[in-house]
Amino acid sequence: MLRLYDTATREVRELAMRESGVLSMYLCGPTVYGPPHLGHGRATLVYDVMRRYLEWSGVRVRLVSNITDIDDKIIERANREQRPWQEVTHKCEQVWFDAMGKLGVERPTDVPHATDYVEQMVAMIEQLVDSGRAYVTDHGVYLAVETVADYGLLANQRLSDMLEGGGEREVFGAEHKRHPADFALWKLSKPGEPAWPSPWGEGRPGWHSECVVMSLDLLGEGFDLHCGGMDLRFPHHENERAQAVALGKHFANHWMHNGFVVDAEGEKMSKSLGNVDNLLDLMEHYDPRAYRMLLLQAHYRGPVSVGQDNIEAAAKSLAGLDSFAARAAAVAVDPSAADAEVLARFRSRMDDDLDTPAAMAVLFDTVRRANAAIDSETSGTGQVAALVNAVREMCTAVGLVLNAGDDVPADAAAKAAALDAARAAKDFATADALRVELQAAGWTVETTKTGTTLRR
RNA sequence: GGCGACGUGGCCGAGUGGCUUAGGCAAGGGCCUGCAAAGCCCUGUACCCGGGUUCGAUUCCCGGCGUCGCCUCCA
Repeated sequence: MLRLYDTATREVRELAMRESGVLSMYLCGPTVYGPPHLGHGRATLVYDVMRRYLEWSGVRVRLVSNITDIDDKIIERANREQRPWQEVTHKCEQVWFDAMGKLGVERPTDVPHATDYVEQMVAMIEQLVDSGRAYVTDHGVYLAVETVADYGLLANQRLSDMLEGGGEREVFGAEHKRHPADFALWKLSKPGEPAWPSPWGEGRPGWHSECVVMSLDLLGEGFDLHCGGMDLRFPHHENERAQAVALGKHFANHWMHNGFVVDAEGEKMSKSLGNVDNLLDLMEHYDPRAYRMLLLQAHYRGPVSVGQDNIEAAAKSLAGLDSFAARAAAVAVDPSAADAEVLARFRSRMDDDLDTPAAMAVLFDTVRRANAAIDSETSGTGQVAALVNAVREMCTAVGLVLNAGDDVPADAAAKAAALDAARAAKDFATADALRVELQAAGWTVETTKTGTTLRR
């Protein structure tokens, strides 16, 4: 059983499932106003690994991840570029899922859009106003945070402490709010801005109201897991939770937050720093699998620096796995033959708060043993098949797709055959020439006793 | 000012009260190979500083120093 760190209780505890064998999880999705950055890639990969691992373990995962398609930044961009905001959101969403596809991130089971839920949000806000938990001003509707008993649970701070420092930070809308920490549930719109009707006037919902409504609508009260990046812990998740509590509803049972992508100096890489190589750039320059590999070799809660050295090291380790996949291609695929001891070790690492670096150590160790077994040709014992299939299982479990180098076009295959023929005839000059030619065409050429194999 | 995370060998990065030489990348030596590649075997450099607890601490406690994050844009 998977044990996971829970931000709310600050301990590693079992990830309980409301319905046995089915995990309901909610991941805060992107606000679609620009290209995805490295941090988006990390978050989605972390949860993709977890999802695949659970599914591999026999758990059915229902993953709901929204698209925030109403937001001040979307409006800003639309105005700046003088085009309809819907055009911005549609385009960005398309780019988003295209990038996710390249990363090998499975599409969520549900992708609710904030704009499809405005009526329900209005209904929820009405309830909060009626029950005295929220109040109306001439700028919008705010939640009265002081009415929520344990506000600050996820931030692990008391309201009074949060306010104390804050330093010279500007408190948005301070002049309209009863308490500086109160947050907007509904923002009245200015002329020309996207607007929906409400009892308080035309406007749009606040960010924090979107996710509560959508998660509760699709997953219901007391769903299993709510996740997202560390920075969503406060205020976003805190405020989502505050609304649910104010409504008297059970919200998420477990909270999970992933660490940041940082630069070489250890500083958070986010769009506000303006130093981002975005995710699209990264995937243009490197095998997208290398990013997954890199993240697998770090713990999800810690910071990860993403730089040329790192990503290249990850790509090289991946090359070793590909080469293994190629030489093991002849071994029949048979999950039931996978080495049980290896898989048990792998599981115990993964179940321990998703210790993927340790799990990868098991993977690499198994690859080494399998290579050694293939070298010594003791395949008659079933050892090779057991280890090879264990490797395949582990790769499946974390979403690593190995490149065994099939689909070699006919002309390249012919050259490889000619190379083998030349070697057999001890015409090494010709063989070397062919090898150079193939390498120049971008192939990784491996000449073995059993013949030449080609991989991209 | 409040809350929190972290400081491990050339680099990345887990982990543990006394043998995990974790693992990956890089480096050196060897085997294999016509030569390579791939693979296998072997090798080295670690746990920020100062106290304390302990038979023993990189691992626990206290104090420093340093880096980073959050405290209503943010994965």
